[in-house]
Amino acid sequence: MSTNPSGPARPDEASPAGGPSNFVRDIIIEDIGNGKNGGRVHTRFPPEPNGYLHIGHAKSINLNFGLAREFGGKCNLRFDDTNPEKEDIEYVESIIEDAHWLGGDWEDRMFYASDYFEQLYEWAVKLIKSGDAYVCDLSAAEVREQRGTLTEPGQNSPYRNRSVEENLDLFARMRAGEFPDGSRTLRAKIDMASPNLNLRDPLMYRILHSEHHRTGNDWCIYPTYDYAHGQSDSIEGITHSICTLEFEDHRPLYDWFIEKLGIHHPQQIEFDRLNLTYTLLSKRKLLALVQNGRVRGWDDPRMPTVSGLRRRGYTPEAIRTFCQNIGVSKTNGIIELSLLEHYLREDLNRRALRVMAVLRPLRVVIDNYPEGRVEEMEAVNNPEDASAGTRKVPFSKVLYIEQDDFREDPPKQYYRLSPGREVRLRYGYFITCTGVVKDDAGRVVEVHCTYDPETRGGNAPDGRKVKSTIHWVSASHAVPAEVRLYENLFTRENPSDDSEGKQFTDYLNPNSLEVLTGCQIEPSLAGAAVGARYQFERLGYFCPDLESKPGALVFNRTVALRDTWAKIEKKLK
RNA sequence: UGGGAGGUCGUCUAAUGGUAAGACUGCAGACUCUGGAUCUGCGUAUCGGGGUUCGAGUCCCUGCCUCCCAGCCA
Repeated sequence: MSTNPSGPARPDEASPAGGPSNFVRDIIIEDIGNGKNGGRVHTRFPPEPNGYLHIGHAKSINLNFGLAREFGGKCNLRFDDTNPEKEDIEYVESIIEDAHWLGGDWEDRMFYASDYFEQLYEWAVKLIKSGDAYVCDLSAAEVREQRGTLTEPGQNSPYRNRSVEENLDLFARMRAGEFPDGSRTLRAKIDMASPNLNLRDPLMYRILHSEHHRTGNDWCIYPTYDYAHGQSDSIEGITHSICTLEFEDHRPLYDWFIEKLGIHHPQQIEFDRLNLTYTLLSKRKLLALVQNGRVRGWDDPRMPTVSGLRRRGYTPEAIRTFCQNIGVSKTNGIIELSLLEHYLREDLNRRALRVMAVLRPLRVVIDNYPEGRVEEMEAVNNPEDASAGTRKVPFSKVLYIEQDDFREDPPKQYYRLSPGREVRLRYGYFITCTGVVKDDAGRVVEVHCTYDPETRGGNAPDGRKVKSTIHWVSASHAVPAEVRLYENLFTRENPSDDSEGKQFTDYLNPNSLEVLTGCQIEPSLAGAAVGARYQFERLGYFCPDLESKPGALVFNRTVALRDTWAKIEKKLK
């Protein structure tokens, strides 16, 4: 068979094995049909441990592990750790944690390119012997000069025709540490006139007296990524080497090494890397944000890193659904952040427990409610999930409501509380505003109301309706909390756009973090633990931050609820 | 400018020579004890110009535009 047995599948249309259709998947289906690799599917996720994983890597993880899962194959985790100067064990550990969290399962197949250093060295010797590689004494600057340009060919290195014996001797001495950093390199002898710059005698090894996080000081020469990557895939028996578009030009080089060496030839397939509006997805730039203190770390909830998203309250399921639905292609595009947020809300709406929390408290006194009386009102935990049950919320004479839910002088279409108006307190009573108390500056600091005892639980026996239902907490029962609200880290859809002579730091959003203290939260959340996810009714989805502890609660707003009123209000202005 | 890869609603993805479809966004409405959720309605999109064909987003020619490549980074 050469086509999808179920016919062309749509993103939402699961195949028998459950995978969304895309061109990479189609190639694999065809390969299986042709008996290529004996029908075997083996992919890999190959990060360099020089930074934290971000949502773009999640796309790759989902693709590679998802394809392996769908076709009964395997997917390895391999660290491409060929540059000891930028890599660190901290990154290795975070990548393992994040890839696992996203659902990656590599069983016992966690590898490192550094596992292959000896093999790679032997292969380099083999290429020297076959006259396909040579030691070059040119400096970095000289190599650059002689490489030519996009339109002009390069020049052959004066060291290009050294004898095999001399090359062998020099290369062995490079390894032995006889030469200083940068003094010599091992280069593949291909074609200095190739229109593909990657084929102009590319470097295979450079001298780097640098301690490696795994091999320590065993080596002072390190293979370049271009020399190591393809062979590492080959060693692992990878059938489909899925990578991003910028490596398209490197494929001929990888093929050249594989063919000269006569080893297993994985098929490289390139796809478009993820771009998201208002988001930076470059490890280099994210590192800069961390190092310059523009965020609080790699796991700052404003960061698009997996650890940042996790801390922010994203679920792996939401991220996976997003990855499955954005598709995989070769088009250079930019996905709207709202799509990610859509899948986030969709997931959280299903699973988050509803609670009441008041972020900016306004004191409400119910004048006709008995002093000292406390009622336990029954509240639904999750209208989307009956099995989540109900809970009791204490109600008393003095409450807090949201400052936004009261207007002394309400605009048109505003139908929350205002003088003379009746609203419903969620799961409580109908209340009517009878007056306000102001401070010296004229600000409303307290609202007085009366309640209708007949409306207990929120329904009027006479059938009368109210326009609005607002949330509340009992002042004497509520627990205080700090709440952190987030906005996009950048003010531009594409913060990498430097066309106006600006750089990404110029587009940092000064309001990306707003810390609210003195928030009042219903008492059932007093023991809220990290990992729990809540919907603060009418406000959004929230989760306890890593720094939260009983007695000193801290919540992150994961994402706000869709806010129709905010839109109306915006239009009114 | 050399090479490589792309160009379908605002965004992303489908349509594999035979009715250009879906999701998100936006707008309008219904419903609602969350202005949430849900539901309904609303789409002048095939980069341009030629050609082949009964029929072209798809094939051919040509032009235009975008992205990637001149690290001893990956």
